Amino acid sequence: MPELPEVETTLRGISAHILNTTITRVNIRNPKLRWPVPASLPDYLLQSQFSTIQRRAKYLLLSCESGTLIIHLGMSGSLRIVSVNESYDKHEHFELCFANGKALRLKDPRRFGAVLWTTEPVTQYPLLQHLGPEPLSSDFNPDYLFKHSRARKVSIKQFIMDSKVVVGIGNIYANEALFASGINPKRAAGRISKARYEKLCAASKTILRQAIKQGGTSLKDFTGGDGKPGYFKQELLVYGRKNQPCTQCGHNLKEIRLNNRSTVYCTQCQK
DNA sequence: CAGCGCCCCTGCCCGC
DNA sequence: TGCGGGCAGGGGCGCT
Repeated sequence: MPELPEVETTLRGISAHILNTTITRVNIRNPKLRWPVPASLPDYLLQSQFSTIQRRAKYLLLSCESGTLIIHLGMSGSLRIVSVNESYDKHEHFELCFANGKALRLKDPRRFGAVLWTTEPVTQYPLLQHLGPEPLSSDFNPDYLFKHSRARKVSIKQFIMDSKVVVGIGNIYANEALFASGINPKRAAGRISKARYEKLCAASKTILRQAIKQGGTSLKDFTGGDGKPGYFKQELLVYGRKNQPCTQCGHNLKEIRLNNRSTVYCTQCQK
């Protein structure tokens, strides 16, 4: 669920509720996430307030005076705002309660997500310091892609899903962006022309912007509990459409595994 | 360093 | 209807 647009929407959705209100409780209901949730979190967080909440890649960064809480949603994580006395869902593993009567809850059935703490500037935190540019920033541009791909033999799909190259392009968007730009996902990144990188770059930005625009709807579905943003599926032209006709040429779409991830494309339209 | 496979974990869907 | 196998939107890590 948490594609970059949903992380962005989550950020926008939670901020107003939990900024500048005192943290009154820290409940680590199950510390076993991707990495153990630090048991010392209450020492840092209790009685302090978040002054800023930002996103870098798919990491949410909640900063207070003493440091920054880092939250990643992994494959199945979601955050929601509830009243402090609301009963828990089965997989709500982490909770912060606030003086304004609200609570922030992390629900994550697969527990691939993470809740971490750093006192360093976030740009120096190990998990964040080698990340590539944000896909919607001007640093992500055709020249950058062309230059950094020259010696690379990996497939273009793996290349754009590599967070050292660019962050936030997950499996769905990689499939969609490659279809939109007519590039075969298997093609070596180093053997793609500047002109084609121009198309790919523009398509990636357009698709991500479009999805962010619809993120509100997605979040509503999401907090509603079923976790399947139905509106979103309608926009997908290749992902999840194996053996269905290409919207461009009618030829049936093909599915392969690339880097052990589902990869769907049109053998006629993507060369 | 580049590239690749593995793995963390639960839920769900499919075929038998 | 029960059960086993495979697969899922992420991404760090360890090995070659």
